[in-house]
Amino acid sequence: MADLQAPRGMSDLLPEDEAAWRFVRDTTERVAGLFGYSLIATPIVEDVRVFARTSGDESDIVSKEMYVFQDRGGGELALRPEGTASVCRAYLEHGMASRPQPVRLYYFGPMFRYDRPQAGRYRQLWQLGAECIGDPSPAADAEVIELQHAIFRELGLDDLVLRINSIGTAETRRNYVERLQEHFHPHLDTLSRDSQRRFETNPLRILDSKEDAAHLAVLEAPSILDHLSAEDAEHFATVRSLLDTAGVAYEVAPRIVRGLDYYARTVWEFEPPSEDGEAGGQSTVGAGGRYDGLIELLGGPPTPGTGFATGIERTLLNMRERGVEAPVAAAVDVATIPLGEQGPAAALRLAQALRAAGLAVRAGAPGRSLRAQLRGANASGARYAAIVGDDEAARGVVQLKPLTADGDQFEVAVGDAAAAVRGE
RNA sequence: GUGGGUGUCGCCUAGCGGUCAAAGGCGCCAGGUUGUGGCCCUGGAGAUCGGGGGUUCAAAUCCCCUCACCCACCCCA
Repeated sequence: MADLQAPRGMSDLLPEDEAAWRFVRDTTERVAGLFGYSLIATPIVEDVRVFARTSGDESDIVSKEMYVFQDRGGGELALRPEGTASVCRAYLEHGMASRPQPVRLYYFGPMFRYDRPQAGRYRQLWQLGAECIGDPSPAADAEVIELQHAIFRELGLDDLVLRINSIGTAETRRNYVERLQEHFHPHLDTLSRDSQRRFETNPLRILDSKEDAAHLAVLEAPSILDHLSAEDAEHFATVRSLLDTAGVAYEVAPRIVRGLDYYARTVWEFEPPSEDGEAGGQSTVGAGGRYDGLIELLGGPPTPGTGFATGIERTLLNMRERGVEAPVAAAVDVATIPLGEQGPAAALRLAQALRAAGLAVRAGAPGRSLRAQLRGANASGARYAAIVGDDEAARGVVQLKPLTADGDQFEVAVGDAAAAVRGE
């Protein structure tokens, strides 16, 4: 065991993982493009206030999960714990309100949360996400949900369960929380310790408590859906009907709440079908919601927005469980095998010429035996070995040996090598 | 932050107080007559048994501490 390791809860992305990651990234780009979304990349660090003001000082993310540090200029920076606040900051900073609305953006990158690592939970986690900013209509919610759903589908995860809810606006939520507290107050001493704590900090959380899931008071708790304003209810109904039209299946789940304060109205989650999931309690693969007040919290004008984030490690985990195969990366076309005194220089020039012709070339290691180099070339999966020794160098030719297909080794002039490899 | 499990070469594993100055498989390196791969054969390198302390005549094997990883809670993607 090396004495230096990757930081706790963070891991290396190795060459053998590359195919699956590339599949997820390419699929995200492709599908987001089909929906008219453009890539945005923000810094992985931000002024702490970007998150403190938007997620809520009381939220777990801000109060205990953020990596915060002073930079040399004395400013307080934070490693981004999530993507939405940063994207909204960029929207404001670059005056995107003066572009055609809504502005549709997607992103792909690492987030950081100082949490205790666990199955499907890491301190550096990767997320892909999309934001649709500037459209208050239910159509925008339905669109981002459909986008998230389409990405999952294209990745072979068409059995994830979509659960949606409306948590109303801040005012309706405040009223509902009071109603909830009234409801739970008489049962306080029979609820779990965690729920007693939640009663003070975030009563909504009692509803999706694991410990108290079977508690009568939880089962009989008033539903937030009965406390929505007329506008909230209509918004939610329209979102549902649009999803029906789009053929996106969902369950209405009045219990789901989201961890961040800025959500309003529509919220949703994608989960694996098996309730007591494989990834333990960390089963949510993706989630999202509407955040109409967020940009105001950042100091901008009232601006509606809605979006989602998908956990890439959890997506990969689910793909692996379902045996989804990512397309394998193409192996190199040619492995050069330099021999003797003049071979290495000739092989170098050959590699340049082949690459200029668009062929992928793996350079051989001069000094190793022909046998050793052929073994290496074979293991690399290269289609051809290109043997260049003193004799070939002197005559301006190369021996091409098919490695993956049947056929005998043959000699071609260096200038004809690319065409020969292409099978012309 | 709380609880439980695990920690032997790059990977997987054997060993569970003395014959272990640690064994095997995979992988890696080199050979198997002069410049020819995949299979096979032979050889080689590579581990102070996570780290520290203790018990003992003797510890990879027992005890304590610590670190890391895994799992669960909290919370979240």
